[in-house]
Amino acid sequence: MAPKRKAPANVTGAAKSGRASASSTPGPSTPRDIDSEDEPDSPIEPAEDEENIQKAVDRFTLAAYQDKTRRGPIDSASRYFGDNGKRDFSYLPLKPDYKSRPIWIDPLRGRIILENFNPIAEQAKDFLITIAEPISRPTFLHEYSLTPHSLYAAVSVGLLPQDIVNTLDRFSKTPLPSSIIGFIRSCASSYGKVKLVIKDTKYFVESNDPEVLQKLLKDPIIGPCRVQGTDTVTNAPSMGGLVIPGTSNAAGVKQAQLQQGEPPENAEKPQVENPFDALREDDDDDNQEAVHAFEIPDTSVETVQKRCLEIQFPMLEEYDFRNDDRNANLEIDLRPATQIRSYQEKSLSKMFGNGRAKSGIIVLPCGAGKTLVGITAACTIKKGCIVLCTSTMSAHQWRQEFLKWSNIRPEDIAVFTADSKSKFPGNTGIIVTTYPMVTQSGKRAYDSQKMMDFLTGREWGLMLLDEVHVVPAQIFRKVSHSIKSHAKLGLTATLLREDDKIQDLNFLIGPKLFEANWMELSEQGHIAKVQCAEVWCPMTTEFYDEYLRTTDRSLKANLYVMNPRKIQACQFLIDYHERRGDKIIVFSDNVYALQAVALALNKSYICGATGNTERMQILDNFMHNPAIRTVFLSKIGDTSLDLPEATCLIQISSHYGSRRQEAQRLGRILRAKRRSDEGFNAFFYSLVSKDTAEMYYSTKRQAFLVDQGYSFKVITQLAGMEKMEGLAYNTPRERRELLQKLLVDAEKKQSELAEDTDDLFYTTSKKRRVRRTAGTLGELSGGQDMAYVEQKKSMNKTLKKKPQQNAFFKKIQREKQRLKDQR
DNA sequence: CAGACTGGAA
DNA sequence: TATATTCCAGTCTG
Repeated sequence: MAPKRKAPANVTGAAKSGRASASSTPGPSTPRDIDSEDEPDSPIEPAEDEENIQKAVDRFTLAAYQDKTRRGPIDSASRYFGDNGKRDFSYLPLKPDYKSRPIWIDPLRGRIILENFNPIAEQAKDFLITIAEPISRPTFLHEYSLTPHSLYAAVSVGLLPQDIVNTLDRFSKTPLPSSIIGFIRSCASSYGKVKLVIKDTKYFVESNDPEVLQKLLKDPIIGPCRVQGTDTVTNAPSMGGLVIPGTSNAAGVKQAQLQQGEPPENAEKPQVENPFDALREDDDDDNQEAVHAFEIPDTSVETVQKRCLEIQFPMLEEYDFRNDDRNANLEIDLRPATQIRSYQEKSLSKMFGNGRAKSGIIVLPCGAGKTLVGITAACTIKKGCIVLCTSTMSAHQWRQEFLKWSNIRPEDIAVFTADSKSKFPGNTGIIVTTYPMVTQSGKRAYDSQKMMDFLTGREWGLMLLDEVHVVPAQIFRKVSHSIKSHAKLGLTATLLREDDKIQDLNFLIGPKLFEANWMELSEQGHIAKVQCAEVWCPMTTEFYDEYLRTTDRSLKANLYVMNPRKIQACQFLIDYHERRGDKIIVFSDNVYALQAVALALNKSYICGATGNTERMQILDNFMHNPAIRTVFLSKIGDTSLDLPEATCLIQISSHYGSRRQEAQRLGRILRAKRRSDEGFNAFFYSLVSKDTAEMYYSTKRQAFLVDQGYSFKVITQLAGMEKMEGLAYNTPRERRELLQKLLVDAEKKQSELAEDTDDLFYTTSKKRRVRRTAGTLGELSGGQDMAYVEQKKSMNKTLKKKPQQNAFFKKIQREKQRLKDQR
């Protein structure tokens, strides 16, 4: 899997081009003839947006490239090529009919650029998604990457290397570079030769080809990992057809099929080929061949897998579950009424594309039904299954979902968390647990340890990893091997981390099998349509002076987060959307600002320190009380809370350049209940203080969403804001007082810190204490400003005393009670 | 069983 | 560019 593009990379595509002009980003425009007569290297005038885009597109045509290079190496576009012109491909000859072909291929990096406005772009997309990974998909140009794993995936659904080469060549504007042909051939030949299999809870490296195995054993890293005297030779099993449940008409098979061998001119009638035909032939071969294997210990699995990838023999984990009679079958099926959506089908057909279960990762946006994909996979495999999630909350949710979508018996699915340690009664079943629970090192509660022994001591058919992007974290990565499962399926909405560990998922779990295009899903109405906007708020002079003056980072941060103009913009937007009938979430990473702004605007807020009962009161009011339309959340809201009511989101402070956070927050409103209403739009605002570090981070943060095809409008002026009544901090005096408060508080924190470092021995414990108590609002306001102390008790406390617990919580409570009674 | 403490993620 | 802060889950304790 190729790494996600690093955040600061220049943002390609037309979506961002409106940014500099501070006007709104234009919508899609009708593609015109790309070979326009315009002088290609004339400087782009800030003219009509549509024209701008057209010119931007023109600049990327090969004709434009060639014009430029003829005039000499130095021109206005050279910097786009990078690497000292190594990425200037104007030397590639064009096919005569290149205009009707939609793609270019970078012969050096295997990057494929697709003209999304080309008439046959749709066909090309279907093909590209099968053989390559999507990197960036803004409105006009899409970027894909050919990787070893993506090619293997293509081969395993029955495409032959020659088919791939031919089809690519058909779509390409230039003759296919020989480097690419070579790459495809070499991948196809060395891939799928080595497999990692589990037998009797032990790991084996397996291959049909004894020579390959010998090669591995001679490797200085892999060789020593072999457990001596464990080499085996067996016969390979055979296989037949497979149908994924919940799909209409064996759609899993249909989806894996590709149009082949058709020139683009008459591609309306794609030639259909059943990938299973090819596979069955393979199988006959398998039966005549012996399978050779040697054992490796659990602890070496990661090392060996990593090494194999490096030496071009990626170890694949494929589970031939239908021929596994060692492990008991689990009685589970989707409920008959359940119909899965086309993209869910598509992703599953990639997993089961060759009749076996391939390990890998499926990327679907929040609210697009990741859970159902996981459940369907479990129903297909019908073996013992372990589900890992990030919090106990979602562990219980997973169980509920399983009961809702499948006919599994309630006693066969157990939750393993700190306060629920039951097992299933039969000899197979499903266990739902959390990552911390299975990675806990050191001392453990007695029954937790027993449970762990149970989990590690048996074979699982399928391991479902929810929020799989957390797995590469140092502590979590070992779960993937300590618990032995034949197949692993990772699910996530955002396959992103700001470090480079994300690539490790390739050998920890498997390759990325499928990534949905957010824009496509929202066009089809599966997730809400979202308008994204970035609101630029100027700093007030007093705040900006102080911002430039101070060296205290946290004060600096407080200054730009609490910029009065920003608070006003926030107030204005809340007011505007409350009138429209939206339910609004305001996110602030900075708890200090969260509390202060929530109080200033008289809204309720939830952060980590908020007690559980108070939390539920607030959430319940937000969901059911029409008078409460706005709630402020700290980053607790990024993951743990599910608020389907919300339709508008305002972000006033965020965690540096975390693209994941941005995407996750946007995801909060994708499942909006009203999404299918005609013309419904959800809103996502990001408030940014102008001329501060926030601007830099904000661009970084948006990179992922831009890759997904979202465009951010830039708003510099909120119409009618000045006229709004009761605007907070509207007088210079109020603003000065706010500034004073910030300064006093920062100083206070400084002196506390200094005090702390005085006594070396108690530093840590004291710091913790300070951390817990500091930041409450009594201190924050310093007590001088009575208005704040007064308001402190306002919204959070005035909500209804007796919360009407929501049904889900009640269910969990009852569940807990029941378990206790049993014991 | 509430609350302190710990360790680890982002 | 590395850090600081927030949050979570688990275990121990009175």
